[in-house]
Amino acid sequence: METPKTYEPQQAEDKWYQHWMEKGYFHSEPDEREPYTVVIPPPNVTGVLHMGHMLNNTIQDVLVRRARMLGKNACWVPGMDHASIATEAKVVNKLRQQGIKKSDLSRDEFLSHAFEWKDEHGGIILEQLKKLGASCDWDRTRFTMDDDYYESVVDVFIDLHKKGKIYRGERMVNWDPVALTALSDEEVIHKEVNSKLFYIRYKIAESDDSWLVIATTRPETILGDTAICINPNDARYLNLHGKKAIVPIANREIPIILDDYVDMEFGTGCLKITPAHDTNDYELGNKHKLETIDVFNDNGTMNAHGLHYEGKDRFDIRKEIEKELDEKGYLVKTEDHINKIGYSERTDAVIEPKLSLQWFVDMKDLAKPALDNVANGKIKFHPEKFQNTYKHWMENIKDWCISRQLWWGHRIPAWYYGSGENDYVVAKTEQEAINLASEKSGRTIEASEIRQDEDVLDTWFSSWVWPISVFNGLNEPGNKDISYYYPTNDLVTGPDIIFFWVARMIMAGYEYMDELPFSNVYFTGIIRDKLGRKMSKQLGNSPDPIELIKKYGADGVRIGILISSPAGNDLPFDSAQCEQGRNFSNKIWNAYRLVDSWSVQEDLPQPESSAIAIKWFESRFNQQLKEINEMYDKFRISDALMTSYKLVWDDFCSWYLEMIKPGYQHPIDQKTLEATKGFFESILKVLHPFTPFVSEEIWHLLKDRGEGEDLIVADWPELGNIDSNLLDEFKIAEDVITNIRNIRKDNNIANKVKIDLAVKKNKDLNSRFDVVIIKMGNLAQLDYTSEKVEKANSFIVATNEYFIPFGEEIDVDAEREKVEKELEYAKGFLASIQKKLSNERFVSGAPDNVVALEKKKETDTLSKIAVLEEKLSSLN
RNA sequence: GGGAGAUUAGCUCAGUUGGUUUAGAGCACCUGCCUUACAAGCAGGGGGUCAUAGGUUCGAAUCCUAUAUCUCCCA
Repeated sequence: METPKTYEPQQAEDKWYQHWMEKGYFHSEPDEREPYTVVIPPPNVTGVLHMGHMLNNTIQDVLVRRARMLGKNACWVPGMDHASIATEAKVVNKLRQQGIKKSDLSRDEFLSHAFEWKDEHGGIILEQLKKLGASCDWDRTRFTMDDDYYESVVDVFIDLHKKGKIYRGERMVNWDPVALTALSDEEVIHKEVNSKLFYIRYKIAESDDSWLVIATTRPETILGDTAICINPNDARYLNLHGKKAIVPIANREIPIILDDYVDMEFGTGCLKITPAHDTNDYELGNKHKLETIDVFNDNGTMNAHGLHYEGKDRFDIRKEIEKELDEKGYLVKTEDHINKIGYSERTDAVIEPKLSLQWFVDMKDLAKPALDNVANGKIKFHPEKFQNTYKHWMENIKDWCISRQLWWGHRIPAWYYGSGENDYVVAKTEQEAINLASEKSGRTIEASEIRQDEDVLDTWFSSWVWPISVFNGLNEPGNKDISYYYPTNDLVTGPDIIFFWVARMIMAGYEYMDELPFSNVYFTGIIRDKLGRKMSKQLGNSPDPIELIKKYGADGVRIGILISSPAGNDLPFDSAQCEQGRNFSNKIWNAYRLVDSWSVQEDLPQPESSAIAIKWFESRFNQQLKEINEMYDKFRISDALMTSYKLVWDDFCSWYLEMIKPGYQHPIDQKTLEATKGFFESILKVLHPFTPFVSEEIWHLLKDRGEGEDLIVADWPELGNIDSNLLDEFKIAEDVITNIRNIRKDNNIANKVKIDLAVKKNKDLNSRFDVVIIKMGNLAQLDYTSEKVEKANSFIVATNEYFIPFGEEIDVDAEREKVEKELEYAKGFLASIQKKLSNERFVSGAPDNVVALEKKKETDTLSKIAVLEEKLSSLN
């Protein structure tokens, strides 16, 4: 069968993925080898693959595949996150479409709908990852609500509660009036919005017609006002000290209090205090022992405190109350104003600060080791700059609100047996709760008297133990897996979850394993479209990764996404990059086709040019391999790819293969073919982490392979010798060849026409690449001469003069122009060197080697100028 | 408001403790080639006063100080 001219990915991809799976290469069991462990950032169980996942998982796969080839026992644990609020929102939505209201369902009924949904949509993303080539250990797939995982999360709650690190209390929390749940600070997104500043006047109590004016962005909350606050140093308002004011519409009397918290510059300097609906007001309220009036229901409508606005939505009220205040003469004026408003990460609802009874984790002690071990470099961030962000957050850490008024998730193991604030116990089972409750209350508590907390835990409270619980490290401490795989090695994730997840995993790691959870964190950037916009469903600018894979092949897409994505930088994605990736797959494919087309003639001697080409490529390969290894060590993945790309395209294909390529339909000698196949193998190894499919395919086409001789488990190339003299000499040869090609082009000499080259040596150079120059330049002969050659095109490389005799007249003017340009540059260059060298302080101050180098540059440039000038005069 | 980072070719980025650099790469662009591995290709080429202004230094893309613009984080 003829080898197709272009690489066809689909068939090879399915074939090899299946083969790898059958062979169990992705599966890992503890053994005597060094482990290399990565845990996947678990995608939402009902999510679908998007470009961010592609980037993230491609990087993980590259790291894992290389580690496997380095002989480590690579284990990449996949899994899914139950994503409590996101999934619950989806299920609620779907039920609504079916005409079912969540409030009409019991908890169990709702959960059975949710699990149904999970079974239907869950895991799609994992199937999609397989298309990408992800070499995850699928036998170890975990879900954060698997029974044993669930248990470990509950245990952590119980344990932290026992240690006094989890407490229940009424605090100001971020309330999502759409999802009807509290959120953590991290789930709130602050956005700048254009709003209005309302200036409203309050009558001063027991005065005839004295007023004060406050400025607020939220006039609807005046019904919850319990004080007016002014700065004690504000000279304008000394007359207000000790007075009271009357809240418009509500006609309640409230005190005027003094606190230097008030910014005299902002608004009017009079601040209305609504402790129930603003965090700062809440603190002031506590400080001054103010009454708290909550005017809102959980869904953002007004309650009875809202008087005639009861039942209406908070944003509708804002408009209505503006009108009423205006009509009644309270509204002084309005101004345009830009302020920041918090939105729910999940529902995009405007967050309502709300006083609420919730569960919290006290973070202070947990943060300590997590902060120290990043600061001291035990855990490294790539790029490093995220250390600063991390440090700043950790040093100002606040307690974590972990209870959510949802059903989908890990139910809080707290049990209530009375109406008192402390009439509860924390226990794993109902029976245990009964026993504990009886003990605590000093009476016998019946099962019918206790009820479990209705709330579930924040999703991140389950994912912070991910690197531990995927190996059952909490349920079965010290088991074989956890002892072997933990701590894991590298974590690859987005910077957007540095606090949600990364920081908390580090805390959990030290709390429960007394050990870091991973040594390196690689932060990817955010994928944007080519105009720099975030990818979103609304904009429709988010390509379907599976479609891309169909179009360009998985290898092509992997390259497309990695080729310009340094760690931590946003990546403007353009499918043209996948095209580049596809072209690269095809390039390798065609290199194979060429090598495959050669037939060996046993008694054929090895051409000299091939022998030197082989020597050169060996050095060149090792030189590049060294760089690639170093780049991996520094987590510079896209640089490692680029170096590999150029090694293959430029060094191997454009130079090496052209140097050893026999004439059309001519045979090749045994030695050269063997060396070439050896190089090809080394190259496939280097490529395999990036392009697993096409490399495995060619690996098998190149040679017959026995059982288990698959590239995925081949050894990463050993670093060999680098002969830098040889590499330098080749550079000169390369330069000569380029010059010959230029002359051919300028004079329209076809490549197949053989030409002569004469060399006038002004400096002794090793001539072992002459044979290569002859072959690549398609020379009839290469002669050395002591005289300059008339009627010839000429050029200079490394101060030697090269002549290509040409029968007819050459274009003197064009030639002169070229030489003049070159001369001008050389003179400028010389001037910059001589400026340095004539500076006494440079010569005495700079290190010797730097001075010597400048002197060498000067000598070389001088002789080059001499040659050019001579050439120029001969043209005149 | 506080903090962090960035600004190098049309785009995306390198440029290692200041000195092999009057600055490199990939893509894009331009020119010429369908030359028997590849037109998804080959060969060649153009393009940057390193954001701006000062300063330190024998020497600055690199260090310092301001300014401008942008991004992110926190409140």
